Amino acid sequence: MNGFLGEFEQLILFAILQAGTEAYGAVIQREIESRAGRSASLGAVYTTLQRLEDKGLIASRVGDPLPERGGRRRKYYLVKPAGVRHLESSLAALRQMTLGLPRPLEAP
Amino acid sequence: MNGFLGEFEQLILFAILQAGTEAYGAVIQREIESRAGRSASLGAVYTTLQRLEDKGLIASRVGDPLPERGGRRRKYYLVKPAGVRHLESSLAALRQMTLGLPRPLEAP
DNA sequence: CCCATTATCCCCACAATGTAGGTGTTATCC
DNA sequence: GGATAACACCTACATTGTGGGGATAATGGG
Repeated sequence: MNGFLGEFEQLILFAILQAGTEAYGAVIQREIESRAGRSASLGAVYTTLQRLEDKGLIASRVGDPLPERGGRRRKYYLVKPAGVRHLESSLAALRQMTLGLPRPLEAP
Repeated sequence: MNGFLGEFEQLILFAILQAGTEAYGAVIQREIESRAGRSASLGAVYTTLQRLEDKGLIASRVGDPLPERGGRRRKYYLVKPAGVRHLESSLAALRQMTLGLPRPLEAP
């Protein structure tokens, strides 16, 4: 209960930012898999989204039905200012931790 | 059981690298607190060191008794090549995740 | 209509990590 | 040899990570 985010939580936040206005489950998953090159099951993604929303770091809205085949309505996410601040301070900490280390290990 | 490291585990690895040849418990703790600006209890540090060693990412050796007041012998840690690789790929993933985001959020 | 099909979202149970307080060890000094 | 000091470690519980399977809501065809 200290306010720091886990690794996967951060990935989700970045994925939402990258996805822009189209950030719903499957897109977030794809964003993580293609960029970070690591697999992420949908279940894991949704669970983490829920937790982030509980913490007030992201918000969501359900979209309108689509003109496509069918299916449940999409739920779109966005990162709230508090979420952005978390990411910023996490990156700042990382920069400090890597400051001065040999090249491939230095962050900034 | 997938090979990815947690947030705190990464901090510990970076702290060991920063501490160089003087990386033992208290120094690692100080490195994290001063650089990342976050508190870390010694208990948490040692537990995580143990787990990292179990995974083969770090190695340790116990030092000789010191000429100082007294106390148990220090245990010095170093990051093994596998540990460095983990950090590198973790940073690479982060760069991809932040690519193109507005300034304070991009991790070049 | 009703039902098969599709696209999503969500629940749950268990594994891995994070965390700190308390306890053990080994040394020096008097 | 007992007080004191500097460390390491243990243990128990909280938080995060993960994926399989199930629930929901929409569409179109028969």
